[in-house]
Amino acid sequence: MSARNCGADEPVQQSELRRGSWTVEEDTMLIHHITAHGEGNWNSLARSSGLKRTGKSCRLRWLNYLKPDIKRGNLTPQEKSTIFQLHSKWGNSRWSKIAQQLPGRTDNEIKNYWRTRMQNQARQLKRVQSDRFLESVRGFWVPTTTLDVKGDADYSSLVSNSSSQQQLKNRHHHPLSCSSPSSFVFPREADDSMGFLELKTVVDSPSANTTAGAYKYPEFYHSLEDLSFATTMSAAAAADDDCGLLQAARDDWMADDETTDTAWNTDELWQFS
DNA sequence: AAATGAAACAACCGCCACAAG
DNA sequence: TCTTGTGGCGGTTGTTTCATT
Repeated sequence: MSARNCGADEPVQQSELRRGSWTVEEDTMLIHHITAHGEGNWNSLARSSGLKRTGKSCRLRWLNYLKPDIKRGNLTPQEKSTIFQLHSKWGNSRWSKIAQQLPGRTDNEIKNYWRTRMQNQARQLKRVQSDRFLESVRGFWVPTTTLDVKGDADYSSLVSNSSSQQQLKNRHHHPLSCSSPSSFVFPREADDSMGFLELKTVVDSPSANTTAGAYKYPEFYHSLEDLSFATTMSAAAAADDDCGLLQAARDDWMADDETTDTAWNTDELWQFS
């Protein structure tokens, strides 16, 4: 807590200030004091009540836990639906506003619920990504990149089925198609300095026949896990036509400036292992 | 029964806006 | 106008509880 908020003239020394979980005694003291004197003016309340807590801490404890009209227990499906609707309308920065629409629920509670929900979704998406996206990388990105290295003349020798060939042709019309035959360049939101993540091909054995360069696969995939468009990628990977949809997903990601707003925090989403 | 992971909950921090002196 | 105190908010982190293996 900032010195400004704590107040240098507080009778309770900083070192004496209690932190962490509230005891039953502290709760009782706070309730009694607010019952007798009302809420508000939290710093003086903290002082006069004898609690070794900051006014801010007292306020939070009262508003989020002790206030009589606080509703306990799980959110109802109706409440969850309301949260979802209002969140899609107002976004992350309006928890208090959302809470106003849900009597008895606090912004903190709603915020926690949403965060848990997003974490859960991120895990599920990542599971999907691990399985299906992996296949897609094997079946699409690796062969096409190999072709970039090897040269367009060998299209049909590497990919025999017609759908794959179509995908390859599509890729070559994609704005993100690499200009250099030895690298892909993906946008990466988290990288402020560059804005791009370059995934270079790695030639396994430079001394061998290097006309057919190949990715060192695990390294390649590890990098992919950083990509913030993985949400849309995963959605695509869950569908049948992985490769085609992967391209569409990549397009969407590029076109979607709101990516960071629709998730809790896209960086955060992918920190879970 | 123990270990592990996920979900829920509680609390704190930093920042900001506003009002009063 | 500037400073200070206060309240409020969103973001983050730590802890507890519950479920699954």
